[in-house]
Amino acid sequence: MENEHVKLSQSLEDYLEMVHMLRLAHGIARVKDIAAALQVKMPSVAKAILELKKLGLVTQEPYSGVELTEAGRMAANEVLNRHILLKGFLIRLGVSEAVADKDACSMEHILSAETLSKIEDFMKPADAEITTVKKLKVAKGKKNEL
Amino acid sequence: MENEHVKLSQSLEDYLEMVHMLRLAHGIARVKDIAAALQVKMPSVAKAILELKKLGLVTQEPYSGVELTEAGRMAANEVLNRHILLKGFLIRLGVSEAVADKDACSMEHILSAETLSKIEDFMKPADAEITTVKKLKVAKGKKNEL
DNA sequence: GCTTTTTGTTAGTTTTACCTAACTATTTTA
DNA sequence: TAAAATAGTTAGGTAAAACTAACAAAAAGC
Repeated sequence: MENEHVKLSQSLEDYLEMVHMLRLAHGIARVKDIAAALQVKMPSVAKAILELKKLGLVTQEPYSGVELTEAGRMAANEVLNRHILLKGFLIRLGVSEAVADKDACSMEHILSAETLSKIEDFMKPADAEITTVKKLKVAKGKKNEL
Repeated sequence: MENEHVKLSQSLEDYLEMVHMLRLAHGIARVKDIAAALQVKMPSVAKAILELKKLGLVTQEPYSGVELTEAGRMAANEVLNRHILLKGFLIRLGVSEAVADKDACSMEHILSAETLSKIEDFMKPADAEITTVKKLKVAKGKKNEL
């Protein structure tokens, strides 16, 4: 029905992602809350939502918040997943949570697929690593016991 | 004499960095070459250079290329160092050189000081790491010798 | 149920960063 | 050295993304 893969601007990606996050967090995404969360004024949100409606990514019922279409949900999820990946990555590097969140927010729009994929690879052994560290500690302990 | 720490836009940082890179590579940074390298048209370069002149970061003698002032060189170096750091970082993650260069170019303008510093920490033990691995191997060897 | 408050939209402006078209100035070259 | 080619600038336009001010609609409170 709609354009499958319109490349959204950074700004529109941010609005779409925020709609998704607010709906996940509070069940509803109101213009006022989107504006507060993104630190812009309400008219900026209104304009952005209008664009997203044209692209078939959101619907909006008067005074009951913005909703995602199926296409919108998919697109929002992609962005959100990038955000989560990048934030986790930065935290792993030792960045504080607040800054990791902020920087992930900037990075999520600009990195190439290749870089994202390599970062995923880097994160993959995440839990495995902890296990490994534990194993090493256990191994050391045993040695001392001997 | 000039504003010490004017925060440059991403775009102006790019122009300034490119002037520096072209001067390092060819000794001269011409409007035409800056335009080609950044994939914009010459009038865009002219306008940007005008801004940088106002900020006291570059000077320009007719038909002999753009030059950096001392303040300009310092600012350009900061950006370039970020670029080099980030490119190396991405390559370390396994990203191809071309993509690492492109993504470093985007990242160099948006990351917070904290994140950059953590990435530096990550890169620091680069050579040291090899040494450490050697040390570990040596240590193991010694144990086996006992 | 009417008034006030809250929420949302519309209209118009600003800034940034790009563009094309047209012009000017310099350098090359015939 | 005059014409042609190259390099640079100026003027004016467009698009994105923000803003303020003014207006409209809905909810809440008395």
